[in-house]
Amino acid sequence: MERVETGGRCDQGCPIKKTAQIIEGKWTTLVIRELLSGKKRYSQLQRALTGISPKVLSARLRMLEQKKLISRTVFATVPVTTEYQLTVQGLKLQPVLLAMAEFGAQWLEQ
Amino acid sequence: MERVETGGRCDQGCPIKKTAQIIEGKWTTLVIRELLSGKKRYSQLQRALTGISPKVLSARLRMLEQKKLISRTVFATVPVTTEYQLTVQGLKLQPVLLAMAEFGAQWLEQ
DNA sequence: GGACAAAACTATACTAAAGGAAGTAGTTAC
DNA sequence: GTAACTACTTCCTTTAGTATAGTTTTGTCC
Repeated sequence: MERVETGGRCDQGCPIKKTAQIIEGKWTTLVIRELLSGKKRYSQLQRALTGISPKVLSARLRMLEQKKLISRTVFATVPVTTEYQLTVQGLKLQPVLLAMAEFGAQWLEQ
Repeated sequence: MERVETGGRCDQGCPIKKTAQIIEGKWTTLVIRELLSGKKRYSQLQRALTGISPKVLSARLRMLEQKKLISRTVFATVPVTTEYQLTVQGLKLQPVLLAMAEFGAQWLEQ
């Protein structure tokens, strides 16, 4: 694995801090997890993430869209449907989620 | 890279969710980042993480200790000093932080 | 011996973020 | 007309985080 600086002084522009600022909010990583398996509609996300409030879901989707990590497409169906999808940038979060999955897996089996 | 299930139905005991629950609080990943480069005292952490409040720092340290990700050792120096150190379990978070560092690095250079 | 200092916190008051319940708008099936 | 579906918004309460002051326990300086 490539060597990356993780510790020490990096107050301005630490890459870990930058990533933390994106994923630190509640539900954020789970929204991304859902989108890693393909584009999803608002209601699909809401059903998959049992317990998320519509307020937090739209806040997360708007934040991720603003940061260009997901794209939002509205379809003129009836009723109107909206599709959310990871951008190329957003897909680059996959290794982070994979590392989290591996840690969580060995955590669950003690 | 090993294939790991990231999407789909995993409400009870999803490994990503488990990891997210640990690192989702503000400052948590940065505390771990500091400890990845070796054991640190309370005041060292406070100085390194400019802006963290003592309340949040001790809350994070207590939480991580309770989850057995860090250990706390008190020394009978004068004044008393306390050292925090990642456990073997805690060290296993390194790949997550490395992935975050890599994402953040390419994010910073656009 | 009294003032002051350092480390590691705790306590308190305040603000920002998240959760929960309910409501809105547009359209269509019954 | 009423219910249902999708994608939200609004309002209010609760929880999380910020800012800052205070506490405790030795010990040195004068």
